[in-house]
Amino acid sequence: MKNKKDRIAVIRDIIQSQSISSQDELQKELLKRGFEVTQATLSRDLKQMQIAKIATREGGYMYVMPDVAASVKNKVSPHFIPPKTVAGVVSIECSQVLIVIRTKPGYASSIAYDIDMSALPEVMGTLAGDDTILVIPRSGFTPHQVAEALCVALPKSM
Amino acid sequence: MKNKKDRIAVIRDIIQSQSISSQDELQKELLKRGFEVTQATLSRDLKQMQIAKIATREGGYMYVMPDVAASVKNKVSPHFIPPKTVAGVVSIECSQVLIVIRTKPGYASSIAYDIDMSALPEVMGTLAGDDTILVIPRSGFTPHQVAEALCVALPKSM
DNA sequence: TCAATAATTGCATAAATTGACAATAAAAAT
DNA sequence: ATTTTTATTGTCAATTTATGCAATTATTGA
Repeated sequence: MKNKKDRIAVIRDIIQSQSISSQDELQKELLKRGFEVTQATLSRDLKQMQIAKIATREGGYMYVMPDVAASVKNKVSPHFIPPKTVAGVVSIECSQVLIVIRTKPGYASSIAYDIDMSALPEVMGTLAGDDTILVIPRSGFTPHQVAEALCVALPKSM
Repeated sequence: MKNKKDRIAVIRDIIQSQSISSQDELQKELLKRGFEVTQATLSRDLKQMQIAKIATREGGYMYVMPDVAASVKNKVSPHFIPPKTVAGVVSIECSQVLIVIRTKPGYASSIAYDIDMSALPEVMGTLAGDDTILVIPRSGFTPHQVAEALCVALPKSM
């Protein structure tokens, strides 16, 4: 028996350092490092390690460590200006608790709708006035993370 | 086309309130609640919502929200499930600070009115959009306490 | 040491998930 | 209103993942 402990550690390294999208892919990476195991064993390893498969924003999937699954691993400055390509959005700003999006007059509710439909895990809900949207982060996410997610998601919805 | 937005909200509720181990199982739960979709659609929904499948301590698997994937230890969910008996209410969810109630389109302001009229000591105020209500807890009450109070109070107001 | 027990793994296959494609529904444009 | 475009969904095939079982390897205890 090779050594399961070592393999587990290497799997953790691989998962954390690169984007692995399937167990077959992980198997190949392990082979490069001298670990020869079947997909079935990896299924069991991943289960034991509580590693999860999650969708990426790029449209694929990747395995993540459970403590990493939360973070979309982004850093944003306190005040964040969205790409100009998002029609109607004037600015995005976040406080300690909430995010406020300023829009052109009349745009708020339609943009809020787009945000709702994109079903971001970071967003618990939105409230729109005429030119202002209040975005409430889901617990576990900071306003910064939410703002970042919005900046990525919004252009796609247009 | 039945409302995808509602389905997304309900999926989140189901995932957070009970242990779902496969998409087929989720499909059955949705059917109970009146949503008739195929498993393939759920695969797409879960992908969009970035919901992950992770091993449980009990030896099985369950789906988790990305922010919950972090704290597998925490058996207690910060979220709350509304009684299905309240017409117009799709879901209730609370963050560290606030409560968001999701309603059918157009129902938000009338339900918010009911909440205001019930004059709960737990509720400082409400803000309603078209299908979303923001509830602000009075100081001294946790969002979870407020959510519980709402679940009791709402059915009475009808 | 040596038998008994437990853990690990591969193989084969079942189960679950994803993707390609077509059909339909909604939205936007004319 | 009609056409065009986009989004959503179902069907079914392909891919991916999980598991029962047997074989093998390690571990325990006398």
